[in-house]
Amino acid sequence: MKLTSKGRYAVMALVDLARFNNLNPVSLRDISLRQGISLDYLEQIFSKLRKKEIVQSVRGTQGGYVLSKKAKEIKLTNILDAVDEKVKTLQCKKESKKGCNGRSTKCLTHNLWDELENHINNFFEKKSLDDLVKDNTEKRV
Amino acid sequence: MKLTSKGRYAVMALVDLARFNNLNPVSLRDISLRQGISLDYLEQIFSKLRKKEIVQSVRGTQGGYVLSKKAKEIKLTNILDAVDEKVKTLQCKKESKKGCNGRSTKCLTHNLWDELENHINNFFEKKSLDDLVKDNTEKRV
DNA sequence: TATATACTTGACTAAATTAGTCAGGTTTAT
DNA sequence: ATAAACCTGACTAATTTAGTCAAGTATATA
Ligand code: FES
Ligand code: FES
Repeated sequence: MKLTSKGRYAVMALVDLARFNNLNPVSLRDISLRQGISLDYLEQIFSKLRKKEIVQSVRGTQGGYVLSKKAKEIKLTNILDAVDEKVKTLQCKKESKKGCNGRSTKCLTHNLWDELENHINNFFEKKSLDDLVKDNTEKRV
Repeated sequence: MKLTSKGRYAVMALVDLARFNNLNPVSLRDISLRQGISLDYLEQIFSKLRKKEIVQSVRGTQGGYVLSKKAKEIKLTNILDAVDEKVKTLQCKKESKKGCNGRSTKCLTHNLWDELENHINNFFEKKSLDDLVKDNTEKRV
């Protein structure tokens, strides 16, 4: 059970972006340098974030990205969803009435993993980008 | 973020085993047939469970496996740990004072992922094998 | 208007991980 | 003796991850 670097980087980059957001667009190059993430990889990630309307792009010199909404309105769920970092604890399709391996009934652990999935998603629903920015600025005071 | 089938099968197999445990040793062949898990794969899994003293083996004809402790005393944590299904949300080494990619400070998301890891592990600490067996027998009443 | 900065897109790939299989044992009840 | 069942280690195909690479387009500014 591990987090992939795509999800990790997406959040990291957005926290970085959110801290500088009110001034000017933030270029991926800056984020790349500050956070030590490959520029090419960041481009892939931001392309997805843009499609899900979490960020907006500003092209040309002095361009970059800005948040599409207020940091308080962007939940961790939204970010992870945008980059396809899904929580998948069930083996079966949740909606289907069939079990794990195409069997006719749900397996002995189905309910357990379903509960776990909810438990994790609750965590992601509660955390906003704003919370994360604050977590990191408080320490500097 | 997904669960591997090794972890999934380990729990599934142990719930199956626990249900028949009081009578005789349960053979992997039976578990394999009932749960639809490859016998060879089960053997790998039970070898690990045995090394961590979650099950005991009984060799020879009519042999099989029995639980080493009471189902109430076996937590999900113990099972997942035994088969190396670890929760890993942090990129850095938790103990180290260095950050993600060997940097000198912890990254912007370190605390977040640390919190998440605890959140998930709490879930695993609370659930015992006994809970899972009961979840599945209640329904039959 | 030339140029440098920065976003945009899509294809490609090396490395790691997963989810098993396979072959050859050993032990023991009947 | 034999069959059931555990035991061990090596091997592999498929998938996923974590990027790289190449070839653009848009725009501020000197
Ligand atoms: S996880 Fe849904 S049936 Fe097994
Ligand atoms: S996760 Fe620990 S420093 Fe980034």
